Amino acid sequence: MADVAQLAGVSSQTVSRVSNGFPGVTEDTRRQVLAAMRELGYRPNSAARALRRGEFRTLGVITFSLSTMGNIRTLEAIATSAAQHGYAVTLLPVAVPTQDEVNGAFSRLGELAVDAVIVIMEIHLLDAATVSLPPGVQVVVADSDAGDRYTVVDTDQAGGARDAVRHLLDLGHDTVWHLAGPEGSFAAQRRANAWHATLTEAGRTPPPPVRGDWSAESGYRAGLRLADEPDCTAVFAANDQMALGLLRALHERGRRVPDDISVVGFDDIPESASFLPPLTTIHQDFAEVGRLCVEGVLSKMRQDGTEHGTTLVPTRLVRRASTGAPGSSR
Amino acid sequence: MADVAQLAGVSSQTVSRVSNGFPGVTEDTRRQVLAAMRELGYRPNSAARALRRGEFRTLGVITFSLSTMGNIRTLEAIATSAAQHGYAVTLLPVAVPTQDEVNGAFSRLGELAVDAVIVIMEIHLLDAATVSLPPGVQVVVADSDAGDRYTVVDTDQAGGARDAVRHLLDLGHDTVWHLAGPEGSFAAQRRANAWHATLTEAGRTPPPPVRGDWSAESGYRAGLRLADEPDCTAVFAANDQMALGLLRALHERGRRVPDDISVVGFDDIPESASFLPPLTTIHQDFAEVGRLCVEGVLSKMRQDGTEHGTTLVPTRLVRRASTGAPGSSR
DNA sequence: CCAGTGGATGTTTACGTAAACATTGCCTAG
DNA sequence: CTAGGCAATGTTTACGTAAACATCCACTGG
Repeated sequence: MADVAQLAGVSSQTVSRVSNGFPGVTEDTRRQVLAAMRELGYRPNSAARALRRGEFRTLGVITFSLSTMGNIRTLEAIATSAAQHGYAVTLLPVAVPTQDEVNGAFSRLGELAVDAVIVIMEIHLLDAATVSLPPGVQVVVADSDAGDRYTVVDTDQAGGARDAVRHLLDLGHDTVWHLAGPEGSFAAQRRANAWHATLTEAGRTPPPPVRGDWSAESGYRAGLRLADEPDCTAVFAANDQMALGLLRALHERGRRVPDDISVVGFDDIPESASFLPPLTTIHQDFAEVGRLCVEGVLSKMRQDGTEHGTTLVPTRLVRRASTGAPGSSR
Repeated sequence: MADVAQLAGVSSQTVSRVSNGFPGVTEDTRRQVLAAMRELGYRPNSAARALRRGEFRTLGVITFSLSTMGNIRTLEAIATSAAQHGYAVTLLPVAVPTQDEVNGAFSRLGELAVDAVIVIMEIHLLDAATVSLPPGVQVVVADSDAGDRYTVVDTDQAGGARDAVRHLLDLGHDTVWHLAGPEGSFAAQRRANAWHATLTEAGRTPPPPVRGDWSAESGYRAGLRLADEPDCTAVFAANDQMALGLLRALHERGRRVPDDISVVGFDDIPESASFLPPLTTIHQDFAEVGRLCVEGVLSKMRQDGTEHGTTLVPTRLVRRASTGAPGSSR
């Protein structure tokens, strides 16, 4: 910086002002400084900057090994949104979702050059962590709502599930079967709860739910069972991949979709439009979730806010060919 | 740090020594300092550290919007491996693969707290960038080999394709058709080249390749065409998703796999084991690619090495039910 | 018994930046 | 014509750490 100042014939403070876009610098001076910067290839030293400013302009993101497409898309949106606000994103990988690993990530976090943290994981692991987070603000995108203790941004799982069930009921189906996600997942649990509640509210009897583990393979196995249920005309699968397996099983068993059985998925993964038939599903707006995480965490940093809350991102029913009225043997 | 020093009754330098695990500190003193650190909740300031040490202990990763599973898995491996070496990972998202975006990422990079950069993208965008990278070492995982100008780590695309073709020839097929990836991709190009070369070396006539765009949908369309080729008994698809679409098309047309047609994919995505039938495919070791990227970049930093080279990560043929001898009407 | 040696610890300093305060010089109002 | 004000720029200082150097002290060997 001193070199630039000398070359431009100004003080280093003026260089600093130019570099940070402060007002009160003549246009002439600014140009000279910029020219000198270019000539010397000057790059501000971000370590010194951070030291002086007391902030890193960096957000940390803790997430499980980028396993699910949802997490990945959210992370991507976080990175993009953070960049727009002039923030970088540092990744804190947690290899396996064990308590030890989470604790390890949290303690590493203490030494990390990070102003705030966004946690993408189920909240019970956060709660059970023995290592506390350093006093940096945090937003949690969790498969749970804990708006009383953390600031939460999440997809409106319940609303999406409700829309899926209502869509099928509106088409004339008597009831809706559910291909649920694994027991440990709060997202799966909330989708299942909303499915159950919506049916009950509509005066229908919920059939026993079938459980999968999110994988297409588990959906296939569940599908073989559902294909044998004579009065099953509509299924709400807790995610698109299980719906894929379900479709294959139904096809194998000669149950036509949607003529014999209607299927709705959840997530709207890119492939779902190419399923056979194209899948009606609940679209999740991961980009919006990521954006809100970043804005939430930044506003908390500014206001030093302590009150928490939950922001739900609405879903959208994407209607494709896998759903229709019952018994429509067109 | 000064507070800790005072509480422990030592100088701040001793605190520094303890905090960095330097020798020459009595066990007694060390314990006292550690106790004081705990009591005060001391966390070393990484900005000051970086300023003093002249390095950030952070790697930057430039990649396209985490679109493909391969990139994601590689990124994950990079993050994990970096963490093991005491390095953090900062993400530089490039929203769309245009030259402008890449230039933007590079210039942002200049101000970023990063010691080195790992670039996960096709090398021609790197070459065409008008903004040059600051003098930090770089490893490029590209859909191309450019070991003369950059240090490259990549999957052995050619070897994998060769194995796929040979596997089919060994089973007794006269020749192997190819469902290729999009023209713009060097990975697709190299797989196609190796397919062609392997057939030619074996004295076979390569049929005209069919092109897809990596998507299952494009594989399906290509599959409808291939199903009508009477002498097509073996297909090598350039990725698993296109193979999925291909399988569906063949099934629709009543061509049995593997009895009538054998299919080999590339990538070994998790779902491929659950395809109908389970897909024989070429497994890519993304974790190894990521690990080698990190180690490569770190060793270059240490040695200040300037010579480049290409490290190829071997693939592995995963044999499943989608391949068999031709005309095996078992 | 003392010089010499080496391990443990303390003191000084600089890393690059930006906030706070100081200075300069020009313009305007009385 | 001059005091006052303000915009543009310069000077000083501190941010938290760790390298380099300085000091202290206990122990060893002659």
